[in-house]
Amino acid sequence: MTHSVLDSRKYAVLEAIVNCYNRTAEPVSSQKIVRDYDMGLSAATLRNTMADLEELGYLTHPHTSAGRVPTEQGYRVYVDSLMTDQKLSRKERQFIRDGYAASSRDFEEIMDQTSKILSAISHHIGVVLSPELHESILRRLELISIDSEHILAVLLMASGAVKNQVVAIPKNLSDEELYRINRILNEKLAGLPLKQIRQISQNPVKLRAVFDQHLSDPIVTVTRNTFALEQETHVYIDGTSNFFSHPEFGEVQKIESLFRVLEQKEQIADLLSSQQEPLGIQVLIGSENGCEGMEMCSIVRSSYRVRGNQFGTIGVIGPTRMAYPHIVSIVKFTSQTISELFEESL
Amino acid sequence: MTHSVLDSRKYAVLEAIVNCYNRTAEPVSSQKIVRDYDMGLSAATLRNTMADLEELGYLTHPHTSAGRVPTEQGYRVYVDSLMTDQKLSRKERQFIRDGYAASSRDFEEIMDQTSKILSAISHHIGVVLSPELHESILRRLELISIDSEHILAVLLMASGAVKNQVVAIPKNLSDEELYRINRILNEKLAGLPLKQIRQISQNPVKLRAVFDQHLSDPIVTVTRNTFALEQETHVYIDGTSNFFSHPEFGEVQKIESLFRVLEQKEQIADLLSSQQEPLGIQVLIGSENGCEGMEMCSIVRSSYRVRGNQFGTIGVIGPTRMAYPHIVSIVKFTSQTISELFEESL
DNA sequence: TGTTAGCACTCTCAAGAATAGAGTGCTAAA
DNA sequence: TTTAGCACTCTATTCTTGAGAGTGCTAACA
Repeated sequence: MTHSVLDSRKYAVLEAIVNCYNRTAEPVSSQKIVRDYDMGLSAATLRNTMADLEELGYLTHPHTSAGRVPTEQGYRVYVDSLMTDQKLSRKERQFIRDGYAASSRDFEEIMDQTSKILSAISHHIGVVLSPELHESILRRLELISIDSEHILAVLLMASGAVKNQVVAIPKNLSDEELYRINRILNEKLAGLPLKQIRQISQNPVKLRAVFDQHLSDPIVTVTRNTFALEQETHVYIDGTSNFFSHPEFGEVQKIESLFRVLEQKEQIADLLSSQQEPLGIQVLIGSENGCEGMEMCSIVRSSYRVRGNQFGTIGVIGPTRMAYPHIVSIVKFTSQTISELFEESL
Repeated sequence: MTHSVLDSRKYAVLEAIVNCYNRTAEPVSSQKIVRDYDMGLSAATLRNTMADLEELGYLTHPHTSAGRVPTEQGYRVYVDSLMTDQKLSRKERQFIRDGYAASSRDFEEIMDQTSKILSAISHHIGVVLSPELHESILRRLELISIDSEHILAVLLMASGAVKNQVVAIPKNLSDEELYRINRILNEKLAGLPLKQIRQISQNPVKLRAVFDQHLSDPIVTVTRNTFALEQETHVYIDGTSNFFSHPEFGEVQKIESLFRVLEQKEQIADLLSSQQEPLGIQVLIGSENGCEGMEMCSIVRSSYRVRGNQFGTIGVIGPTRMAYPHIVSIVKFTSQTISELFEESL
């Protein structure tokens, strides 16, 4: 633990500076701390401590005669050891619950609504990743005839998610035959994760094992084409324009690089899901996210659980200078709420 | 026709200025025109003509000693009477077709892909509105049981669009009963527009007329709940970050107001669809769009046709200073392509 | 030994002044 | 009717200056 180098005064000063900087977005001077925080120390002493903290890498100087600003390392210490849990106000909790009360039971709508709630309450960007389709468990499958060569396959997942897929079928498959195939597929495949179904569909041995005497050419074709799904996670983003209100994004180029990244949904998906452990809340500070163009942003993320023991991810993306305790509470409470929502119904 | 005030020289000068301004994004001086365009006139003469055009309202001055810039009215004349049709290059047409070749037959994916194609080839914002759900004709309906109190209704439209809807049902509806209801609903309602179905579902007299001796309480409930759809148009947007490359959006506030609008999908939907006549291409210049925060933007839009004689809208949103002939060709060709795509298959 | 007052020093930021350059409008001549 | 010439205006850039903020250091103090 490198932090043990810090005595309690250094901790206190670092905390004060982070707090103050988060409020004002201005470098914090020794004077400012004397005025705003009652630490019983003079400005000169604070300057000494600040110089020490700078040497340790927790603060920087924009220039000689400016106050101090926390570094990413400084924020890391703050987030890991200094900040205290902050409860959401009754109003805020109500706001989140009301947000869900308004939305229907539709899976996509819940996802979308979640991103809106997150951004509205955090004043940052709200992001939601749906659970990996591959990990989803198939609850039920319905095949609907479109024309002589295509059907619409409706995959209803245990999570409540629905995936529509247009599928090519052998010509001249009768309605009765299609109905029969539908019934058999449900019988044999419902309850399995899509990933496994896909493996089965591509392996003749497994196909025979699963379908046994029901196996037929049409069944093989339909199964293959239906479950040839690409790995897929939907990304719901809201509140991007909130970034305009932060003074650190006063120049166009800074905000440009960010927005270019945000338009790459796959990249955002990777960003949110990489190294996410189930049910933990996690804070990525500044360049820790490893994403070019987002060095000035921090991410607070958490997984949520849907039925079928599957996990998706929600998160808030904001400037490095964000109110971590508050945002952490928001993300935590929202992920709980959404998990419960999926637990109780749907 | 107010344009008849303009003699051919004025037309030529206006056109030259619009062209030049579109290239450089700088106010155009009389000198510049002498150098770049061979008009056989001196700078002084051009200055006189430019002064006339300014008095007529087609040009402005940012300040005394700056060149001229076209006004919205000037652009209007240019778009209506001056610009000539410009064919897309073979490469560009190929690019658009290839874009669709890659995407699947999935309705939503085609919509999404269209917005991507539009933005990629225009270097502006590509927008696609799906056809109004209310106008859509129901091709087929499938009811899938979720739990004892809910079913998933899958509405397959004639256009190929699919709408999933979680529907509350009376408790203890047996699978056989549900299947029977499903069959009857298809029999009686397939082929009708959703709007009409909704009217039927809310009117006891019509309900009786349609269902006749099949009418039952569960049928009424399921029909009502299934078709209690809200008016709904999906909006697909891509290429928003293209706006950063335009010099006229060098300051944050200008781009901010634009992005705040773009996040309001409903507003974009209204914007694109208001006063759109079927199959015509239309150019809205600057404040003509009547949308606060988008005064600096022009819109080129066109409707496209899907099966069932329904219309959606595609469009490109860019700065007022855009290459109108080129963008018009892009929108025109893309709307044709997408209409054909829906015609031939799906 | 840790803390503090005082002071010189550095750097930024805003305002003002000076200058160059671009482009116009007007006038008078062709 | 067109054009050359010229005075005038406005912008954009550069430089200077001064005020202000905040630090680091030193020396005194508890």
